[in-house]
Amino acid sequence: MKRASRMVLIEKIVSENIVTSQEDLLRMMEGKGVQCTQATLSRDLRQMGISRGFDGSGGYRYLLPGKREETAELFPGREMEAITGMTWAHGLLLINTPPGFASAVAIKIDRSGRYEIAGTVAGDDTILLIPRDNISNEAVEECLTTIFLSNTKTQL
Amino acid sequence: MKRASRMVLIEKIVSENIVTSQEDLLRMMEGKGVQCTQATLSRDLRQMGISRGFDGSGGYRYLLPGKREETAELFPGREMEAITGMTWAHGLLLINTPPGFASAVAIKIDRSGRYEIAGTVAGDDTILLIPRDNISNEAVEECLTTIFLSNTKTQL
DNA sequence: ATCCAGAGTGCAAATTTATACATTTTTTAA
DNA sequence: TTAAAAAATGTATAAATTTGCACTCTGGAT
Repeated sequence: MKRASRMVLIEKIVSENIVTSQEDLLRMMEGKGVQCTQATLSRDLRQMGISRGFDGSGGYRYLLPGKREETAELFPGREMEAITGMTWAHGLLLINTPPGFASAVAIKIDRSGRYEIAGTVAGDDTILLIPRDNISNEAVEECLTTIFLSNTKTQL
Repeated sequence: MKRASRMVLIEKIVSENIVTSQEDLLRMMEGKGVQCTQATLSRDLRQMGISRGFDGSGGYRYLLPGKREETAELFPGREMEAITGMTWAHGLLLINTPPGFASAVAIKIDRSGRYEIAGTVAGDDTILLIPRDNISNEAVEECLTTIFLSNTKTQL
């Protein structure tokens, strides 16, 4: 199991469960058939920016890095309609939107916290999406599908 | 010293300093003439929602709630703190910052006039840094260190 | 093919944080 | 004021996280 895919799983587990400790996470990972040590998780979590916070009821839990308030004026679940085109070039994905919609869509992508996506830069009607190294185009497109489709089918 | 006023001091210290551990905080509190134990700080911090996060340069620090990704004010000489993460992909360097800080940091990079850096593109919270051809990642990172650490000896 | 450099990992030790329990301090109610 | 109840804190310890070190693996360069 490679680091990148392990991280993808970590992100998924942390986003969908209340993870109270690294040992806790370790067990969940094993439940998914992925093995490593707690020390490795400590390092992964730091690299991913996932830190221990509070669950609001006195307990501790791990949280994905910074959520930010939604500035998009997109119809929930219909963000896909704001994407008018996509082109791959030099390993980068150029996403076209109607004028003014680029940052709204980019924010949604950024907030997904998907590990496969290193980051985005948004202009007015174009988004440059930079995948992490060694992530396939298909994986990135699957990410986008996951992000923008409400009925996400679970995989991995 | 009462709990409430101790908490006021904790908030002040955490917001104005890079606190890396509870022991660290304890010493700063003592420096302000307030004494308690690490156990008490642990309890105070939980109640205040102050959790341990990352400083963007591989280190740990305590962060006020809601300021999870925004702790870094763009104080002159402390721009490094506004860099919350960096990733290399496709020979390009993606720099993450708190929302809204990207262009401020990018301007600083542009003005440095470093040959190794061909240019930058800044979004809201992401900067795409394009190195010149045949410049190593390490060289670029050294550039950034030079740019941001040149006048940082006072703090951090 | 071989060597080298760097990334990644496990293990165990060190460090840091959380908590059980006892004690002290503060608050409440008379 | 005073007794009882509740809250806060310290101590000691447990639990959790981080890190130094050694080893492995991988990708390049010779």
